[in-house]
Amino acid sequence: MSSGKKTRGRQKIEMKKMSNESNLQVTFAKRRSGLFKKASELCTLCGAYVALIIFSPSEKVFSFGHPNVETVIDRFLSQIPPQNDDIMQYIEAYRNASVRELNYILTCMKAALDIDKNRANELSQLRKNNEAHFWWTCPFDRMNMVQLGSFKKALEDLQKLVAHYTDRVEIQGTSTQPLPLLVGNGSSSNMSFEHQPNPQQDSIFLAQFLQNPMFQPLSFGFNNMGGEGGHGPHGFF
Amino acid sequence: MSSGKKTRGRQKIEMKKMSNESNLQVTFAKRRSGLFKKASELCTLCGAYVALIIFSPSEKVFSFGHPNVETVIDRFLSQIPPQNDDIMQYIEAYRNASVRELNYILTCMKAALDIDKNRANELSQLRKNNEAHFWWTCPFDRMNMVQLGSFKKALEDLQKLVAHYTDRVEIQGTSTQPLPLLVGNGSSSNMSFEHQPNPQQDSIFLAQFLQNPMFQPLSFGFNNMGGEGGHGPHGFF
DNA sequence: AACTATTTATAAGA
DNA sequence: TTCTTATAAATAGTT
Repeated sequence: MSSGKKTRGRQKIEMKKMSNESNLQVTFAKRRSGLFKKASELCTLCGAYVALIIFSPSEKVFSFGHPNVETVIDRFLSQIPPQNDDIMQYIEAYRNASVRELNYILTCMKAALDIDKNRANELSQLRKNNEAHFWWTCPFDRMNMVQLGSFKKALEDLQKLVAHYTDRVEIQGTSTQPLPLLVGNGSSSNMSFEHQPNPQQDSIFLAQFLQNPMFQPLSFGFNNMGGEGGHGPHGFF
Repeated sequence: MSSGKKTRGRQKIEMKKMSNESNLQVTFAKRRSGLFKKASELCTLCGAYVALIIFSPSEKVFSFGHPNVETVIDRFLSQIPPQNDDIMQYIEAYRNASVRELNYILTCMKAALDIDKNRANELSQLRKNNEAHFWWTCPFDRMNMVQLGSFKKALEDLQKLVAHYTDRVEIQGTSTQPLPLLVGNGSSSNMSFEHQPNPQQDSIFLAQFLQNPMFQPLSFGFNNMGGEGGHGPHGFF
């Protein structure tokens, strides 16, 4: 007998990135499995809706959702007033405008999309040049990159179409250059979780857009944290 | 001394929805907190990317994300070939077409959106009338309801615009009625996770769309499960 | 993949 | 609520 125990049992580990690669691998598998189990139990026990997405360091994706991932994601994204309507607002605002104006707005939208795509890289630089950030650029945050790309392409095509018929109608204007004012954006969703009431629900014209610096530039930290940190509203239920 | 212990300590509980409401409430809070901690630890320890969204039974939302929720969601949604490009494809296909044809395609797109919005309700009925399902209706699954609504509105506005200028050019056609063929859709994302190579990456014309019943109608069950069930690919890392 | 010996999480009770 | 306590579960290191 003596003191000889078979193993040292579970040992406390330091909460930092594991250095041993193979160790990390099995720990990832174990803990991922545990996490899914806990998530599932939370659904069963409390009737919660849950979406859990995990990307392993090697890019594999694992997901769990109740009732399913997409539903929860949609609901989550809808929480934040996506105001995707702004895309519509652009168009609606110019519904009765001339073709030249439509062409102009399409150019603006494309510019906004371009900026949005590169926000991560350009943000700090842009902020130096322009402190104003406009709430209406936020909606693009709600589209993923693929959607952005597609939408931009669609806009380009639309613009060509418009230009095409504009030529026929012979009221083509000259405003094809990008709008210089369209710089900066709301950064990665700088909206708090408490559904900001849409400040301009109705049709808005571009001039108004440009004078509506609605949100704090670069205010992070709402319902999700970058890594560790607090989570969720303060109410517990 | 005697047997008197202060508490019975942690007790095993049955894995089913808790009946006692106040009990459920504290359990939810505790387990939610535990889940977030575990998720966070997985990130720290293994460098995984994680998104976790929880809706309490009372509709409150809690979320965690590393590096942040949106990034992980976007990456997740991009896994499935969103082919949102199809919106663009519609337009591109008709880039050089007449106004009447554009008007026609806009009508079709709106119809597709309408159908998509009501898919859950109408699906079974539609299937009886029409067994063909078209792969290109899937992309709309990747937009959430808010986006769908906005996009549809945008399309309506576009159509009015087109009609407006069409009148001027005086080549307005008569095809304003919805396309009867445009019924049914791919249901809620009936795509497996193994990135189906885009079968028609290039411009496709409507006639081709209509003859491309690409996916199985109503095949569920890929990387997420409705409640309990297996999760993720089979590889462990 | 299993197996312990521990650490952690948490159901009840205060 | 928040804290305590005893026990159930998860899991780090081994085999």
